[in-house]
Amino acid sequence: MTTGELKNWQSVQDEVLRRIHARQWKPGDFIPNEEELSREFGCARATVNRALRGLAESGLLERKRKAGTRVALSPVRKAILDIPVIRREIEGKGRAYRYLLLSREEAVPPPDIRARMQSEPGRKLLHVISLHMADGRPYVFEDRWINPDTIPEIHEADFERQSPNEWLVMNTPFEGGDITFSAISASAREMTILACKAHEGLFVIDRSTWTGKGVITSVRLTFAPGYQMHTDI
Amino acid sequence: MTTGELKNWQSVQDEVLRRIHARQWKPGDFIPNEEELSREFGCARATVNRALRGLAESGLLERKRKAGTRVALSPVRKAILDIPVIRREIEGKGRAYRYLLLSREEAVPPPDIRARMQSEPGRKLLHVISLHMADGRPYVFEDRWINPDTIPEIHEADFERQSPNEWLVMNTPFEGGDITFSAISASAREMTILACKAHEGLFVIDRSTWTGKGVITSVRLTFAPGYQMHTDI
DNA sequence: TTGTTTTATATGTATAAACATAATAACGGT
DNA sequence: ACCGTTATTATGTTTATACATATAAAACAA
Repeated sequence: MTTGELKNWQSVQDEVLRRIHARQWKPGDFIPNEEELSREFGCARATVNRALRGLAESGLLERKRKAGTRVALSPVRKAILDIPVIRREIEGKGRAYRYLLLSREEAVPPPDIRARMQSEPGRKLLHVISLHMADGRPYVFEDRWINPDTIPEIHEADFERQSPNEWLVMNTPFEGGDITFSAISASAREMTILACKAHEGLFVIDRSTWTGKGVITSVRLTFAPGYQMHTDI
Repeated sequence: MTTGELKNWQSVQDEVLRRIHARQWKPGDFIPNEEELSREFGCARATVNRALRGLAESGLLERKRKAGTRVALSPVRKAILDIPVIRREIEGKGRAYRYLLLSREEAVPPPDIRARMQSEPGRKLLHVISLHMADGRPYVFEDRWINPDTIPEIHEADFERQSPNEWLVMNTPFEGGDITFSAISASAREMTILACKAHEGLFVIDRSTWTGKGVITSVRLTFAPGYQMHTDI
């Protein structure tokens, strides 16, 4: 195994990956320290650091100061999901996008939404219900609550033309949020709107986003039957 | 706005984030180049580079050589999901883990599995069906096909004691794979095994993993009703 | 033995300087 | 106006050096 000269961080990373996959370095093993590796590969320590840092971020290596670097025993694999704007997701599949506003009103939210949005009891929020269609067929049903206090500009938004999903992404860079994925069984409401059979299994995404000023919006996306979310690892 | 001295990459990153959120730098805007920022913040260009690279990786900035750095117009948000070993996931919730092997046999896989595993027609694969339980109740049902050609050691594995999920994670560092999340409606089989009602919506993960030698395993995890996958963004 | 302090060490970060690379913008010829 | 060539420039990477920081391990004290 004459390694030759690995003078850039990517080739160092590849070589480290190769050794892990070849089980030359097994899970739990400590690998040589940065200084040794840099000597072996004929590059600077910073280059090795750059390579190993990436592998540590992806969970394949565990690094601790003074202790050293070891191959992760049970690597917690990280799957990275892209959360695009729904219009783009549909158009990206080469299907025709259409959007339908079903209702828009100010209303007092139910307790679970109120709690999630840290809104005061009795306070009205904006409630927007809409449907995204692909090739003329229901794709996903969007049930969204918006806190106007955190985005006063929302009143100027025209949800007949642009979905709240898209409007919010374009107009309010959020600071954080959380997503929950789950499955439900189609009730009468979903049956009607998504044009599916009773009790079909439906994929659901619940998402809340916030800025420093508070929770902006909380949305439930209920997808038509057959929806799949896919990613590589 | 006396920025003072931002001498480490994290504080530079925080300041850049602050400006984006404060809409001082709006989506689509070009931000000053690394050299200017390093002068403004009183640090080295490498430090600015480190800060901005991270933000570009997370999709908030778009960088191009010569062109410069701009705030992403429609930031494709990335949700990072941890895919832990099931035992750890359950124990991590403070619940008692139990595992049950339901069946283990060599069999010719159905066409969809055969295609996904790039296995030859008529070739037998190892088929293992098992159940993971939390606090004595069904948690997830594991239906797995394994290609013994890519892992001969599999024959020594004792799936009475350790789930294939865990055995594989511990014994075969894979190089890549793909995951699909979806929802199904409980059929008679799931009803029996997961002890749920007919037609309940169930969360499903399909995952295949491979190494240089080919596809190792393809698994369907069918979760008991109420399962949620959660992450922050 | 047990708990506390010191020391050694591997990773983590910051810096300046140099060169590499991609891609825009300017130029020049037809 | 069009097309190919050449500068210019912002990001990307590598290097050596220095210092910061966490922490395991050794030394020490109770």
